[in-house]
Amino acid sequence: MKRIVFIYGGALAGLIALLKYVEYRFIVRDFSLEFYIGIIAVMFTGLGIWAGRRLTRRKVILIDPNFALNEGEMQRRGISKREHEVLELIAKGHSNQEVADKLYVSVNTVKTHLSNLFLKLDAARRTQAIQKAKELRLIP
Amino acid sequence: MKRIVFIYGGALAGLIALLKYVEYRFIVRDFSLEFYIGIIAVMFTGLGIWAGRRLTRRKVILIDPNFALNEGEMQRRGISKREHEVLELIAKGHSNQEVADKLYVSVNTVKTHLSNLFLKLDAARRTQAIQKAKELRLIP
DNA sequence: CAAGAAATCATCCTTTCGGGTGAGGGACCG
DNA sequence: CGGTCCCTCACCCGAAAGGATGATTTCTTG
Repeated sequence: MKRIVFIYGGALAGLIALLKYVEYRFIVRDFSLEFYIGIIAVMFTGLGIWAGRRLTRRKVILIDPNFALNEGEMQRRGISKREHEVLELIAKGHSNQEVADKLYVSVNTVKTHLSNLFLKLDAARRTQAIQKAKELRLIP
Repeated sequence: MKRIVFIYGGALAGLIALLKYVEYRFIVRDFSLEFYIGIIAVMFTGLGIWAGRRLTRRKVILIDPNFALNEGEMQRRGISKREHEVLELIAKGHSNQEVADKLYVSVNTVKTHLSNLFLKLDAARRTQAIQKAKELRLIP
C-alpha cells in the first residue's frame, strides 16, 4: 500500500524531471503541447490501471459486483423470497442450525424450506442445490 | 469494451480542449507547467483505475475458461492431488458414495480425504470447504 | 369473504456426514 | 534401511441432513 504511493509519487516526480529536461527541444522542435499531454495521459492511465489492479486485487472474487439475480428463473421455478434467503446462507457454508439462528426461525422451518428448494431445483443434496443455483444465477 | 474506448478518447479530447481554453490564463497567471502536468497525471491515473477495474472485471464465475489453479495455496495448505479430486467432485454436488464410485475407491477413503481437507481448509462442513476452496481459487 | 400461497413449526424415520482411531501397502529420499 | 508422505480401507459413534406428512397463521388476491 505504501509502496504504491511511493511508486506513484516517484513516477510523478520522474516525469516532471523528464519534462524539464526535454523542455528545450520542446521549444525548438515545436512538438505540440497536446502531444505531450497525450503521452502523459496514456502513461498515467497505464499507471492507474496497474495501481488499480494492485489495490483491488486481493478481494474475494465470489462477491461479484456484477451479479444480477435471474428473476425469471426464480419465478419459473416458483422459488419464494424466504427460500432464496435460505439458499444464499447454505451456499455460504452454513448448517441448518446456523441458518435457523440467522433467520430467527426453527431448524424445522429451514429444513422445510430446503426440502421445497430441492424439489424446485431438482437436487438431492444441498451441495447439488448450490451448484444448480449458481448455474441458474440465483446466487452469486 | 467499445464504450470504454469512447469514454477514454472523449476524456482525452475534452482535456485537450479544456487545456486550449485555459491556455490564455495559463500564460497570464503563470501557473507552472508542472502544475498542469500534475493535474493531468492525477486525472488520468483515476481514469486508469476506473478503466482497469472495468476491463478486468470477471464475467461468469462458473463457466470460466480463464480459471487458473492457485498452486501456491495448494502447496501452502498441503493439499494432495487426490484430495483435490475429491474436492472438485464434492463441489459439483456429488455425495460421498458417488465420489467413491467415480474414483473407484471405497466411501471410507473418500471420507478420509474429506476429513483431511476439512482440516486443511479450516472447514466444518463440505459446503464450507467448497466455499473456501472457491475463494482460494482451488476450484473454478 | 373465500381460495391459495407463504411461512412457520412439529414429529417420525432413514440416510448421510463427520470425527476419531487404527492400520497396511507403496513411493520417495537421505 | 528407516522415516515420511500419500493413498487406501475399516469400524464405531454421534450429529446433521433429508423425506414424508400434517397443521397453524398470516397475507394476498380474485
